[in-house]
Amino acid sequence: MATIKDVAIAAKVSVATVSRVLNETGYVHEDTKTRVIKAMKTLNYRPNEVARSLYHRESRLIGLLLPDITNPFFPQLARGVEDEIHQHGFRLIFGNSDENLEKELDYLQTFKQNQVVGVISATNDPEATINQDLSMPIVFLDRTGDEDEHVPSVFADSRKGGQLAASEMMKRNSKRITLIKGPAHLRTAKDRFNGALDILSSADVDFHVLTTETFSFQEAQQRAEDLFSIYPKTDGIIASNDIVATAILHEALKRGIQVPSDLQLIGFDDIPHSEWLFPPLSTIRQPVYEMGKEAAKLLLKLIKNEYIEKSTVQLPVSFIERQTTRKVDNNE
Amino acid sequence: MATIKDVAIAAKVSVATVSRVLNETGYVHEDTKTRVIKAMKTLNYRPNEVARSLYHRESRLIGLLLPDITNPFFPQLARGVEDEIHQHGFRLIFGNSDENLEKELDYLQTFKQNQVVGVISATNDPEATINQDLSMPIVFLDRTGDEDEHVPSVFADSRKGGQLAASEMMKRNSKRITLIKGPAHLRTAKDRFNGALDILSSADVDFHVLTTETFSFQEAQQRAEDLFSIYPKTDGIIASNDIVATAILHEALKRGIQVPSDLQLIGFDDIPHSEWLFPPLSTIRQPVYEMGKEAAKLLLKLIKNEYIEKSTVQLPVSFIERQTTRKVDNNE
DNA sequence: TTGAAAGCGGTACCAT
DNA sequence: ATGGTACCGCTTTCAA
Repeated sequence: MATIKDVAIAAKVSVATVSRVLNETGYVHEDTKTRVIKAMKTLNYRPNEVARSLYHRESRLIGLLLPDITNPFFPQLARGVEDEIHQHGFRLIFGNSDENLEKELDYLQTFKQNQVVGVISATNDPEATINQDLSMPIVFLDRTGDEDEHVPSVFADSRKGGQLAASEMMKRNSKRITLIKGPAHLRTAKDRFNGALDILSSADVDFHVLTTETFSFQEAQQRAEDLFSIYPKTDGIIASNDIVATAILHEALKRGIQVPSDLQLIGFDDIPHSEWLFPPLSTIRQPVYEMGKEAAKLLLKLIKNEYIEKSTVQLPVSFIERQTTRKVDNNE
Repeated sequence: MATIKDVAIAAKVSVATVSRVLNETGYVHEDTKTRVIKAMKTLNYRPNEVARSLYHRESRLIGLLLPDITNPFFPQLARGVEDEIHQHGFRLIFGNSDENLEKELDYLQTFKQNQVVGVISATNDPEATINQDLSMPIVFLDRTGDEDEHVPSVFADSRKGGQLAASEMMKRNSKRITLIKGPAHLRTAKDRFNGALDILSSADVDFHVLTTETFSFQEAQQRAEDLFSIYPKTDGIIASNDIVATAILHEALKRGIQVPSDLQLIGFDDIPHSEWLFPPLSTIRQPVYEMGKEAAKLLLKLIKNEYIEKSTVQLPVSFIERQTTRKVDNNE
């Protein structure tokens, strides 16, 4: 690979001059500029990013830390981030943490050693991260800590989502509700749950709470089996996310339960496959791709030290009506 | 962040000595070694990877180029790659190319500017990539060019997969087959198709070929609608991948077609959600995660200049019998 | 308008 | 066994 020195020699100028035309800083005569540009072209010169990073003590890399890209929720998030930063000339260095604090810290460390300009992290434990004294901007994605921390973060309105799920369910007249509570350590899961509770506890329905420790299909399927044995009369299930909802739907169909006539089901997230199911899953949508983009935008502002109106951005959720819920009666 | 100089001062030695203990090269007295290590600890020193990269003209980063992480096929691939390289102290710089040659070349360029040690690429156009004179090892993943190129690559045995799909279908007595042909520009899609053709053309069945230009659910759904109108009697469909199969299943169920009794369906890939469907999808499995790992292993060998027995590794596919195919009659 | 040179944080060669 | 120093490729200050 040609270096700046090669260009300088070819153009018969000093490296300083080449650097000047490269960065369009300082004065440089039109003619020499032309010569330099020509030399760069013929040598197919590209500046070495590593050398630049070293000088600036900062690369054009952004660290992205996700629990597990294999979980269908995350690819869209990643894509949103990538699309946004790519436009601004940044690249992604990416890692899976498996929700393992040690791995997270290890990644944060190597991000730092690579002089990333900033990081976007979907971690359960923002505090631990913050206490690392990263000395670089970081924005938390999706899984955020307590509200009052005022740490830069973007997330969806989970509580509203939970409320929405429950009230849409109420509108459609299910009376014996099962509410699935997701993993206790996830803030978003708790919020969804509490949101649903807000509505259910003051509604005229029976309800039953069931907890899953993970968001895995296998566990959810297990729990679904139990559920239909223990509480066969349930006629409305609010799942903690779409994977869990999928497992429940799977089990219900297996048992010949009619969906949505005998059992209504609402998921959460709106991952891509939800609409591919049959019947397609009604769910609470999080604008995942947009969340990724917003996180990237926020980070970019932080990096450029721009004015930030609000460092926590909360995106709205919406009810996606598909076919695991009944049509609502417009005449009531 | 503390630098090597800080450590040197704290330990009252030269930077050369610190470098020696850091890299365990050359002689250094036990006592001074202890002092240096202590200084590193108290300063919480981590070597600057960027400076190292500059000196070595090589970073500890590996470039991963995928068409679109949002396509459910790729996250597992990415995970396989990441898990393997992470073990060896490498990190991933990651990009989506959208099967767009320009974006691909752009990424390759920036990978190079960041002095990655090697790249793993799932591209349709290995030739174009190769012609870039990357001057670094690259292994192609999944979507490879012609066999005889002998370019390092890992992929599954698509042709065998196609044959397997067709013969399993034959075993189960479907007689009016629809064979879906995937995007013409994808080598793997062609191979699957030809594999199925190998079997079908010499079997005692009618068959019908239908082409999709993409692997998108939307397009497949459209085509599925057409299919059931044009060829309502089809009783066995071999799809070009699981997404297409999902769309077909969706449409079949919508029309009240009994699966698998009236219509059997076999997908390709075995992406995670295939087993979440109801009925769960019978499919030809590609060991995707392993493919990612193998690609990483191959690249690592290339990087270390180790002896390579075979630079193209082909992984076996297998038939995953689930419930969109009938149980095969053991008494025949 | 241009060039020389110091410095970014490491590594490794050459002395001592 | 240890230290001095040139160098990796680039940017920027200072002087000319």
